[in-house]
Amino acid sequence: MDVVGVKQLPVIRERGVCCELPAVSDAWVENRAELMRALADPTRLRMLASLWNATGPICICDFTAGLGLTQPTISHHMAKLKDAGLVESHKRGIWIYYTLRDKLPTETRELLSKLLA
Amino acid sequence: MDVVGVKQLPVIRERGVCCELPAVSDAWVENRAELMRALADPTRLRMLASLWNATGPICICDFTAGLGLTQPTISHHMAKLKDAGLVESHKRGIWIYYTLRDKLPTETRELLSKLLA
DNA sequence: TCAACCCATCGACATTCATCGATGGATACA
DNA sequence: TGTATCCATCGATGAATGTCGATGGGTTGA
Repeated sequence: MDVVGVKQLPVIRERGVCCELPAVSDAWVENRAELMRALADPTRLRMLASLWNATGPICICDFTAGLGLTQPTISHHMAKLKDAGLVESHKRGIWIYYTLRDKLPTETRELLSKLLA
Repeated sequence: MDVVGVKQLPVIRERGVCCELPAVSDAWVENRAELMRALADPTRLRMLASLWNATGPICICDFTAGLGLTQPTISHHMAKLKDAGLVESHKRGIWIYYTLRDKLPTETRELLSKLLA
């Protein structure tokens, strides 16, 4: 019997009657789910952590060389990070330099800080 | 031309030579990716937010009634949250009461606080 | 002008995942 | 004892996703 922490639980519930859930906004759910989906991949986490810790911008070819994945795959992941609004890019001659997005929403920046720090 | 923020970028790179990436620990990546995967679903986000805001524990049947999904589906999602170490359960007669895990790692709790608040 | 490099996009493929119906165990109440 | 409720698990199915090779556009330097 694991009684720990259960003492305060409401013992009596009526059979067949369910309790209401706290209200959760649809917009909030979709918004956060999209962000979490962008973060739910090891490669993208690596890329984000690299950008977070990097002193300068990083190119696709740097990730391709460093992560052992194909260039189309890296491009594909980077596109997802960009679609999620986490990353921005600047073309410079042959190269495209990627950095963390400058103007991240405060909530998102703080969340990334907790995640990546 | 978007010159904003690009002026400091290293203009000269050698063709065919890539830069090194900041080191990222494999263990950290796997750990965080597993957490993010648990959070990367609208239904699980709803369930977590409900548990976060709830005054008392919640049963599977409450979610089933409130979210418009089948009981096996809700159980499946709850099992994922439990596997990720985010949720704990206590059996009480017919019902199984779910709550946020009491002893969450500090980093995880702070991250959830930023995500769910 | 041509070759080399960087990168995005497309199509294909295998894997993962969300969802459901069916089933069975556990508990409580009549 | 039997029935109703709560829940976990299993197998199946369709959708989403990560990965690759192939291709082509864009830019630079020889």
